[in-house]
Amino acid sequence: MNDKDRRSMPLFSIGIVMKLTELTARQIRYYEANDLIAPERTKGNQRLFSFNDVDRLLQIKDLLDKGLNMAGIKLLLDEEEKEMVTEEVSKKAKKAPANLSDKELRDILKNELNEAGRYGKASMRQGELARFFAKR
DNA sequence: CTTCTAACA
DNA sequence: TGTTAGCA
Repeated sequence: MNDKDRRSMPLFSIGIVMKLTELTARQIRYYEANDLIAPERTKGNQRLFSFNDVDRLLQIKDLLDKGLNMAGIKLLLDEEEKEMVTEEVSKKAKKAPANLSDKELRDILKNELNEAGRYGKASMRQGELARFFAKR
Protein backbone atom coordinates (compact mmCIF):
# COMPACT_ATOMS: atom_id res chain seq x y z
CA MET A 1 0.00 0.00 0.00
CA ASN A 2 1.36 3.42 -0.94
CA ASP A 3 1.26 6.77 0.80
CA LYS A 4 -1.59 8.06 -1.31
CA ASP A 5 -3.81 5.21 -0.15
CA ARG A 6 -2.77 5.64 3.44
CA ARG A 7 -3.56 9.35 3.42
CA SER A 8 -7.00 8.81 1.95
CA MET A 9 -7.89 5.94 4.23
CA PRO A 10 -10.99 6.69 6.38
CA LEU A 11 -9.84 6.23 9.95
CA PHE A 12 -10.90 8.90 12.42
CA SER A 13 -14.21 9.73 14.03
CA ILE A 14 -15.29 13.34 14.29
CA GLY A 15 -14.30 13.30 17.94
CA ILE A 16 -10.68 12.49 17.10
CA VAL A 17 -10.63 15.10 14.38
CA MET A 18 -11.97 17.71 16.77
CA LYS A 19 -9.00 17.21 19.04
CA LEU A 20 -6.54 17.03 16.17
CA THR A 21 -7.77 20.23 14.54
CA GLU A 22 -9.07 22.27 17.47
CA LEU A 23 -12.31 22.69 15.52
CA THR A 24 -15.85 22.13 16.83
CA ALA A 25 -18.05 19.40 15.37
CA ARG A 26 -20.31 22.20 14.14
CA GLN A 27 -17.50 23.79 12.15
CA ILE A 28 -16.31 20.49 10.70
CA ARG A 29 -19.81 19.56 9.57
CA TYR A 30 -20.37 23.04 8.23
CA TYR A 31 -17.25 22.86 6.10
CA GLU A 32 -18.39 19.53 4.75
CA ALA A 33 -21.77 21.03 3.91
CA ASN A 34 -19.86 23.60 1.88
CA ASP A 35 -17.90 20.94 0.02
CA LEU A 36 -14.57 21.85 1.53
CA ILE A 37 -14.10 18.25 2.65
CA ALA A 38 -15.78 14.96 1.78
CA PRO A 39 -15.25 12.47 4.61
CA GLU A 40 -16.34 8.87 4.20
CA ARG A 41 -19.33 7.42 6.09
CA THR A 42 -19.79 4.25 8.07
CA LYS A 43 -22.80 2.04 7.55
CA GLY A 44 -24.34 3.88 10.46
CA ASN A 45 -23.85 7.19 8.65
CA GLN A 46 -21.04 8.29 10.93
CA ARG A 47 -18.25 10.32 9.36
CA LEU A 48 -14.82 8.76 8.96
CA PHE A 49 -12.02 11.18 8.19
CA SER A 50 -8.77 10.40 6.45
CA PHE A 51 -5.37 11.86 7.19
CA ASN A 52 -5.92 14.03 4.12
CA ASP A 53 -9.19 15.31 5.53
CA VAL A 54 -7.50 16.31 8.76
CA ASP A 55 -4.73 18.00 6.83
CA ARG A 56 -7.30 19.83 4.77
CA LEU A 57 -9.21 20.98 7.82
CA LEU A 58 -5.99 22.39 9.19
CA GLN A 59 -5.49 24.34 5.98
CA ILE A 60 -9.08 25.53 6.04
CA LYS A 61 -8.70 26.79 9.59
CA ASP A 62 -5.57 28.56 8.52
CA LEU A 63 -7.11 30.20 5.44
CA LEU A 64 -10.16 31.21 7.45
CA ASP A 65 -7.94 33.02 9.93
CA LYS A 66 -6.36 34.88 7.05
CA GLY A 67 -9.74 36.26 6.10
CA LEU A 68 -10.78 34.09 3.18
CA ASN A 69 -14.35 32.87 2.95
CA MET A 70 -15.71 29.47 1.92
CA ALA A 71 -15.82 30.35 -1.78
CA GLY A 72 -12.22 31.46 -1.79
CA ILE A 73 -11.02 28.43 0.11
CA LYS A 74 -12.98 26.07 -2.09
CA LEU A 75 -11.30 27.47 -5.17
CA LEU A 76 -7.87 27.16 -3.65
CA LEU A 77 -8.53 23.60 -2.56
CA ASP A 78 -10.10 22.66 -5.88
CA GLU A 79 -7.05 23.81 -7.77
CA GLU A 80 -4.88 22.00 -5.30
CA GLU A 81 -6.72 18.81 -6.05
CA LYS A 82 -6.08 19.22 -9.74
CA GLU A 83 -2.53 18.61 -8.61
CA MET A 84 0.63 20.53 -9.38
CA VAL A 85 0.76 24.31 -9.59
CA THR A 86 -0.37 24.96 -6.03
CA GLU A 87 2.45 22.91 -4.60
CA GLU A 88 4.24 26.08 -3.60
CA VAL A 89 1.07 27.95 -2.79
CA SER A 90 -0.16 25.36 -0.33
CA LYS A 91 3.22 25.16 1.30
CA LYS A 92 3.27 28.89 1.68
CA ALA A 93 -0.23 28.90 3.12
CA LYS A 94 0.55 26.04 5.43
CA LYS A 95 4.06 26.95 6.49
CA ALA A 96 3.47 30.65 7.03
CA PRO A 97 0.26 30.57 9.04
CA ALA A 98 0.52 33.51 11.40
CA ASN A 99 2.41 35.86 9.11
CA LEU A 100 1.14 35.95 5.57
CA SER A 101 1.15 39.51 4.33
CA ASP A 102 -1.67 40.97 2.31
CA LYS A 103 0.58 41.14 -0.70
CA GLU A 104 1.43 37.46 -0.40
CA LEU A 105 -2.23 36.64 -0.02
CA ARG A 106 -3.07 38.65 -3.11
CA ASP A 107 -0.29 36.94 -5.02
CA ILE A 108 -1.63 33.54 -4.04
CA LEU A 109 -5.14 34.48 -5.08
CA LYS A 110 -3.95 36.04 -8.34
CA ASN A 111 -1.97 32.88 -9.01
CA GLU A 112 -5.08 30.81 -8.46
CA LEU A 113 -7.11 33.00 -10.79
CA ASN A 114 -4.53 32.54 -13.53
CA GLU A 115 -4.43 28.81 -13.02
CA ALA A 116 -8.20 28.61 -13.03
CA GLY A 117 -8.21 30.10 -16.49
CA ARG A 118 -5.37 27.90 -17.65
CA TYR A 119 -7.39 24.90 -16.66
CA GLY A 120 -10.40 26.03 -18.62
CA LYS A 121 -12.29 26.86 -15.49
CA ALA A 122 -14.91 29.56 -15.75
CA SER A 123 -13.18 32.79 -14.90
CA MET A 124 -14.39 34.66 -11.88
CA ARG A 125 -16.60 37.65 -12.21
CA GLN A 126 -16.06 40.90 -10.38
CA GLY A 127 -18.49 40.04 -7.62
CA GLU A 128 -16.86 36.72 -6.94
CA LEU A 129 -13.44 38.27 -6.89
CA ALA A 130 -14.58 40.70 -4.25
CA ARG A 131 -16.04 37.84 -2.27
CA PHE A 132 -12.61 36.26 -2.23
CA PHE A 133 -11.92 38.45 0.73
CA ALA A 134 -14.09 37.88 3.73
CA LYS A 135 -15.41 40.82 5.70
CA ARG A 136 -16.02 39.08 8.96
C1' DC B 1 -21.62 7.64 25.67
C1' DT B 2 -20.81 9.49 20.72
C1' DT B 3 -22.53 11.12 16.43
C1' DC B 4 -26.24 12.78 13.25
C1' DT B 5 -29.62 16.15 11.27
C1' DA B 6 -32.35 20.09 11.66
C1' DA B 7 -33.53 24.24 13.65
C1' DC B 8 -33.45 28.62 16.59
C1' DA B 9 -36.21 31.39 23.71
C1' DT C 1 -21.06 29.63 15.36
C1' DG C 2 -23.36 28.02 19.55
C1' DT C 3 -26.65 25.06 21.25
C1' DT C 4 -30.36 21.99 21.82
C1' DA C 5 -33.79 18.36 20.55
C1' DG C 6 -34.68 13.62 19.35
C1' DC C 7 -32.64 9.56 16.98
C1' DA C 8 -29.54 5.84 16.02
